[in-house]
Amino acid sequence: MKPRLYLIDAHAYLHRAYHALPPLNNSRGEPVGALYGFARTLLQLLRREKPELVAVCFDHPEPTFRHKAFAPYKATRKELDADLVGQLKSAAPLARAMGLACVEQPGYEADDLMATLARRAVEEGLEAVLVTADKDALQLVGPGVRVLRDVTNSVWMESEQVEAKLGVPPSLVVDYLSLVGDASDNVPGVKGVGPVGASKLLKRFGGLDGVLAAARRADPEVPAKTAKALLAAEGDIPLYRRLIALRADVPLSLKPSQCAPAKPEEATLRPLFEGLEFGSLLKELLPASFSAAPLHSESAKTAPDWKDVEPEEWLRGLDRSTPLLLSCLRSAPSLVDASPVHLALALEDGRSAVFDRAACGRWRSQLSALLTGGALKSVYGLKELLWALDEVGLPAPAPVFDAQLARYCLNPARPKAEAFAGGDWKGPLLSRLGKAAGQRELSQELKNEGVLALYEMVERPLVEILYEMERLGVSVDAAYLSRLGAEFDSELERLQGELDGLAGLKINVNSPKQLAGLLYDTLALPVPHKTAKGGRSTDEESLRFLCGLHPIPAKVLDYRELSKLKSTYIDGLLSRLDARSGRVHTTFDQTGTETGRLSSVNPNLQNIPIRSAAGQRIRRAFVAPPGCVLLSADYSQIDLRVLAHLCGDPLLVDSFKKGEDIHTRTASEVFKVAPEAVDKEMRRRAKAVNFGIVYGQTPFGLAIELGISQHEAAGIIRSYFERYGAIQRWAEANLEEARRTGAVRTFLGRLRRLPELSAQNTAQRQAGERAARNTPVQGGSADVIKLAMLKVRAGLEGKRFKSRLALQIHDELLFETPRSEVAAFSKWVRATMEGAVELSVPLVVDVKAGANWRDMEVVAR
DNA sequence: GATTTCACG
DNA sequence: ACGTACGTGAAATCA
Repeated sequence: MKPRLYLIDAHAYLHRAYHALPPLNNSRGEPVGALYGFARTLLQLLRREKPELVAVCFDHPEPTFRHKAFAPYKATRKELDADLVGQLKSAAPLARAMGLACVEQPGYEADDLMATLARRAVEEGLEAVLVTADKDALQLVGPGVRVLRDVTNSVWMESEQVEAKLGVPPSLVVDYLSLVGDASDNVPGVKGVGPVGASKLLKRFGGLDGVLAAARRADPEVPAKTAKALLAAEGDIPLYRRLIALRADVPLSLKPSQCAPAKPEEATLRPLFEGLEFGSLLKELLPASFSAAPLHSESAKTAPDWKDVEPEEWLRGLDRSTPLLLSCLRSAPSLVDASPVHLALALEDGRSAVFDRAACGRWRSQLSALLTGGALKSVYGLKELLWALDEVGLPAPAPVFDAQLARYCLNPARPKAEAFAGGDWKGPLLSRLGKAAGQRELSQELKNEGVLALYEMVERPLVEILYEMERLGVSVDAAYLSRLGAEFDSELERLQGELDGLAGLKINVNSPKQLAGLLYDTLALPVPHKTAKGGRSTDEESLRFLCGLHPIPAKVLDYRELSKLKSTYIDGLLSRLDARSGRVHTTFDQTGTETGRLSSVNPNLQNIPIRSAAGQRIRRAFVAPPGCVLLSADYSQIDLRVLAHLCGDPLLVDSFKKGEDIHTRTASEVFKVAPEAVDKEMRRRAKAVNFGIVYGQTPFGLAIELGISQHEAAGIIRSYFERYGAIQRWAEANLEEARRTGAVRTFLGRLRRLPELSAQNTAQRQAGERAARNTPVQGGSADVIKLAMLKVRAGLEGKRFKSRLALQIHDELLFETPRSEVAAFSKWVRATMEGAVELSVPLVVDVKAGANWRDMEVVAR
């Protein structure tokens, strides 16, 4: 891996901080907001990117060659506020105190220094990263040079992204901006030529010189008006190009190798930061926190020593404005029984009180006032608390900090299970109370790790939506399901009898061990493959292989299918049915996956059968209540669309923009035939490749999936990447980034740490590499649908819709919709979901509705 | 409690 | 030489 030189446009970040943040002064009244934002950005960059080399580039106050060449250059910029000017002077000393190399040069702008250093970096075999949101910098993108447009959200620009954004490759960016102009620098450009026209002409004629030549000879592809404007501006164009082109030849003495960040010296750092009153930043900067940054909040923080107080006394001694800790204990969510409920409340000093159901009733008005009063309530697992509070008739708390969600955002890996002391309810109750503590530290850490917005704007507001969904549940036709169960049972008995007859002895087909004994010992069939633990597998794939050799395996497959459906779905669902309402209520686990997806438990309503005919009969049991339909809105090809957005692959992006059948297009590209010539088999193979691509598929895996040779599979994969090269380049860059930072992120900044990328064990490490590839895609899709849920929920009331969100199944939302509003609601929900977020490819949502979850018909567009 | 299998996206 | 497509949850068997 090549070391990277990060080049930072200091003034851009100072300006941004100054204008984006509310005016911030220290206690002596000196403005420090821009410096604070600037320091934060630097710190975030150091933490997130862990750069080997950094240079912070500054504009020099003297006029540059550009001002001399063109008087109006930057003339439209407002005079800088005195408050900002004062801070600019301190920026370089501040960056230096943080251990970073700073550079400026009279007569040049920061951009030119960045161009120069980037060129040198590449010459020395390094990579350069331009940290700036300025369009000018895009001209420098190329081999070894990338732009990091947004540190917080990890927005990277390579050639594909430049082309996607401006419509021209980096080599034409100077020409493009010369034509279009740059308002912020007051470069006028050619009047009457806009972004679309500019990119079209430049690509057609290979560059601005070509375009001008075409205009001169009145080429029919240049509209007459445009040609006239071009010729009128022809004399000025060389000037515009000089203004926009960055100079990569600034005489600088700084070498990339001199840019390694130094460990900040406490002696310099402390007085400077204390003067600015950046206490929190100082703490983060001091050496210890620079190392691999383990999550101190994970391990440290022993639970406070609780001082248990009687409810009455506790309530009496309360200051109503101080933050509270809150926890609950309650058996599994159920609308049936009045399970025991205990609430624990505490102050941060450890004074705590426990309220049982009776005490909750007795102190209802005091507790209600506390819950809805302005003080912050910290909890560990808000959704469960909402259930408990509702059960004892107390209102939902606000404002709430959920430490469980915060921790999940910081590290979605499953926390190690911990044993509770003692078997009673008090241990867990107080243990959770302890986990709710540390709001300040967790908030700071959310900010440091760039996941504060994810927490505040996505995960935290989602809690109430999931709670509503759990409460609503979905209606299940129990009588139908029971009949189906009886039918499956008699069929299972019949199959069991046939198997006994064929085998000549009785075995328990549900026992893989007994079945393996029958197949591989008694019948002496060959063993198709082994289980993970080295045993002889009897899984579906093995049985399919054995079908040609003996009649038993096929019967076992039939038996297995029905047995699975009966036990997991028919019996499983019936046992979880709320007898009074006839509905089942799942629990959504918002912290249960490492990718950002939800999971669904007790029962799992995210894996209701659909693929087999027998499975569809199960799905038929999910019904709409009278007067309603079930309405399903699902994203089409969400994973591939997210991938297209991430890698910007021109072919993939093009297919989605044109609304093509993606698998047919892929088949046409990979097998090099016209789309009309793609047959079923080609499309099937292309579909498998498209699926596999997101997972880091190997020729081995594809060969098995398609039942072809590994050699053939390797050929298909090679051909795929020849056509879709940007995907491969993205995957490589993504992996490199993952190795460097030990983590991957989705486009919303969702984080997944992948320590296994540095595992010694090859298999473990490779599994980590596939997870690194898959997570930005799967997690990105999870981001999309979560955003959609927020927008849909927010819109339901304002639009007066009575539809209710019941389930989320990763790329699908299932609603209960009154028949009267099906047409209007489906139209609205489609638009809302398709507009959940703007990616570089369109999102497409299909809407279906029907009386049950099986018999659904497309709702017309 | 580990193992195997299989339901879904 | 080794393993070999991502992410989940539930049920049954067996030690």
